[in-house]
Amino acid sequence: MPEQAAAAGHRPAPVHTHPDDVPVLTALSALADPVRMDLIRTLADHSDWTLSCSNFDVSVGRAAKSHHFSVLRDAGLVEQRDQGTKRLNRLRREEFDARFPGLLDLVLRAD
Amino acid sequence: MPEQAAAAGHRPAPVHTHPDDVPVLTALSALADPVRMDLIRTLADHSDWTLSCSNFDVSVGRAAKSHHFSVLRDAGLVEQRDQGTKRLNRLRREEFDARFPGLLDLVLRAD
DNA sequence: AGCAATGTACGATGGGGATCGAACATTCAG
DNA sequence: CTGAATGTTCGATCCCCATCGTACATTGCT
Repeated sequence: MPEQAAAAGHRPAPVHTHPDDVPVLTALSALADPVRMDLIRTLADHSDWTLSCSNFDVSVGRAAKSHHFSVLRDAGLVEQRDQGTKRLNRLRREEFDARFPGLLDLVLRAD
Repeated sequence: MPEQAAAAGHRPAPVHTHPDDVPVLTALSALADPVRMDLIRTLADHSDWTLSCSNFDVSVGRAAKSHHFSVLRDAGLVEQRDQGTKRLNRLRREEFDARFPGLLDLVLRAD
């Protein structure tokens, strides 16, 4: 059994799910949370790749925040890219809109 | 003749919430459930007031089913009317669409 | 090298909600 | 009136998920 230690090097790139592969139930569940709705709205108010995770000012700790971003990735809502020690974010607006027309607008529309 | 209010006759009419008074989070949470999505889809396939609660063939007992209908009422998705011992249902499609455009279509669209 | 910053992974905890069974109320049929 | 059918309500249970604290990994800076 070839025991090779971690072929060290990079930090594991974030795993993404394309909106086309996301069931409706998953999308709705991801959006049906106050913290995640907050993240999505903040994300929509800034340009792509301008916000790292730590820039989001939500009322939970780092661990919970990381979990929420994972849920958003799995729902095809957010794309992430590593840059230095930071992880930059982008709202997958067009792709998600194509899969679930109107859903994102509904969440972003202030009411 | 004015009757004694003591042990009045009727069964309490179901309490409804108009879609206009429903927060987005409530609507999304109501729809983010497999059983309730099933109920909504079945409801959409039948004319108004043609289905009583017992007509819905879901994999849960009566108590849970009653709970789900309560959630759907609170989310402005379903209207109910008593007729005899049965409680007839109607999907509030237009009112809900006016409040949350595209959301219902998204759930009903078979994919 | 050491150190701070950023983010993830893991275990533990708490709360909310989905479910059930049973008891109850209402309505109708006989 | 008796019984069956339909739903609701209540208590109890269970499970998922949001959260936290800590430990750990990676990166960059000095």
